[in-house]
Amino acid sequence: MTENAKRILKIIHASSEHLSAEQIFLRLKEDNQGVVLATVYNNLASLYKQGLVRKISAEGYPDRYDNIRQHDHLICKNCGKLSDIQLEDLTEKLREQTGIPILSYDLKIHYICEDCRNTQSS
Amino acid sequence: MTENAKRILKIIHASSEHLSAEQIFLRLKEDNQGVVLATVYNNLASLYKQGLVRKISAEGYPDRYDNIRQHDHLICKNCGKLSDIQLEDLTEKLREQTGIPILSYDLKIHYICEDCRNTQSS
DNA sequence: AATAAAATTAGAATTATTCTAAATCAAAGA
DNA sequence: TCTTTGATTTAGAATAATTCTAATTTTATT
Repeated sequence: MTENAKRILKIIHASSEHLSAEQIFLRLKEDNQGVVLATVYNNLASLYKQGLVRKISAEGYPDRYDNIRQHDHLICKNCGKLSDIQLEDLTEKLREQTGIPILSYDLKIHYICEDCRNTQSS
Repeated sequence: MTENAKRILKIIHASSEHLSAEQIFLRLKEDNQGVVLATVYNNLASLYKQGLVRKISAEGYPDRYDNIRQHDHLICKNCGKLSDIQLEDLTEKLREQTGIPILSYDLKIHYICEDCRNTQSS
């Protein structure tokens, strides 16, 4: 694992937000002026392939990266804000129910966040 | 609802696959030579905002469109193939568990499909 | 028919991401 | 230590998906 890969992983683990490649790039730059966005994409792709990071894709937003601990997500339909929510792990239940050798799953719950509920904008 | 919107909705309902904007565009063209891709995007955005279609985004693939009947998806980690699976509706359970006024949810199950399991390519 | 509003077109622009080729770096053996 | 080989990174072009803008067309309304 290269220096950059290690740092990127650390950035993802340290953040409670869900960072895009661009945001990770900006943070990585802070202690490695020279890096280039493509390097971040390269490393993220490799970390993802190794199963060391999780990728969250939501319509209308760039992919965001997250740690791999099993947890679910709340996503605001209005502003796109993504937050973590810890629900019971469904993997086994789903395996039984479907009979399919499931690797993992991704549960995204749509709602309208507090902020957007108050600021009745739409 | 305009002619185009109606047709697009019909195309989505008629298809058992999960079509991208591009694919919908190609089908719409069959009986409306003049249409342009932007029109398809416009209409899809409006149908989506009205809650008449569902949008499925998966990393590495263009957004795909689906009918809004509550159902879940299997997605092959290898080839990206998307298929429907009907599991119990969790909306109420999630509302109780979280106390959050949930609009809907999106459960995507990752696995390796038959084809990819046989053709041990990776 | 005249006006207003909405939808569509055409094509440029933007965003996110990937690719290519050259340059650099790192590890391993002579 | 020098050299080779392979992996990583850089720089920047290329691509893919989607959005935007402005002009035009269509549709509905007076």
